[in-house]
Amino acid sequence: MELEKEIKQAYFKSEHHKLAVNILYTAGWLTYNDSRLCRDFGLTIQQYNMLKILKTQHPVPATVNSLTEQMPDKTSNASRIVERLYAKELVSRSVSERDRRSVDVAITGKGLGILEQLEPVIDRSREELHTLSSQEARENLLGQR
Amino acid sequence: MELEKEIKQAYFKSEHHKLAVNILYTAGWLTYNDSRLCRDFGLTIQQYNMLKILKTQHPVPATVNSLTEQMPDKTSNASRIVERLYAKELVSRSVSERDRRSVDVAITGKGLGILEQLEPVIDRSREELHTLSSQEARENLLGQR
DNA sequence: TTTGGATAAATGTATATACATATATTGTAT
DNA sequence: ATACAATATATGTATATACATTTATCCAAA
Repeated sequence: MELEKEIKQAYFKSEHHKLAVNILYTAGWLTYNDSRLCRDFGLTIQQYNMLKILKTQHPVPATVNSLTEQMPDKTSNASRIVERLYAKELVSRSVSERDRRSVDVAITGKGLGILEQLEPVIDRSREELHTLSSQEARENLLGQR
Repeated sequence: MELEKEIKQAYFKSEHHKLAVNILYTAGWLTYNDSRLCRDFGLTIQQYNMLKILKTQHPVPATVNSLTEQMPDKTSNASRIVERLYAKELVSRSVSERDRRSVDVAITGKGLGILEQLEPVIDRSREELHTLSSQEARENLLGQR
């Protein structure tokens, strides 16, 4: 991988500093890649993440609160993401019977259909991201050598 | 490090998949941390990054274009970030003499003053982020073991 | 039972990303 | 010299983050 060459910084104040720059750079690359793949299906990464959570527990609905807890980024605003998925008919939304403050959210057939196409694409891209062997992937950070 | 425990995913489809999740998680943690530190000085991470670039070449001004190229995230909208830094009087902004399409941006004394306080805080946090030795930092990804 | 605190979700604001488009200026080819 | 492509920046839109606040509902203590 030529990732490290791309990082403009010529020297690093410490190994920890170098590691941080490397992680942030690699994560940015992964995120950019994922967002392009999601985009082909009219989704954002966060919408994709939420759909995956809902698929895991399908057909049991999740509350907005539980979605917030399970989202990779805890501070993401789940209710607005639900709103957008609902607009695309990828999730259903209804006030909970047992607690009328809560909203039950479930993935729809349409949502499952999109995941069925998109998930393999994302997974495949994970493998194609670099040419490290599995062993190297486990032990090393991209470009960190 | 107990980072890996925090990752909700129980199993991973491959080592590459696990690596990707780990990098994204760690980067999220770093970003969150940095943003809190910047916030204490009324800055965002992107504003901090731009100020650092401007400091490097101070007192030579940078065009918005060159800032875009040097920013860690290339697609960030440099002119709007310049605008906000300008509003806080941390940079100066003037149409370039030699090319009236370009805008020369330079860090002000006030901007340098903030960096003088903030940079050591960020750098120190890099070291405190985890308890890996420098050797481990070079060879391993946080929580990846 | 009523009151008050806790909780769930929604909403508001500032900033940022990602991308498309607009505007002004420069340079180049005819 | 003029027209047109290229360039530099700015602006517009949808979505997201980060955080504060609001609203509705639930629960528990007086």
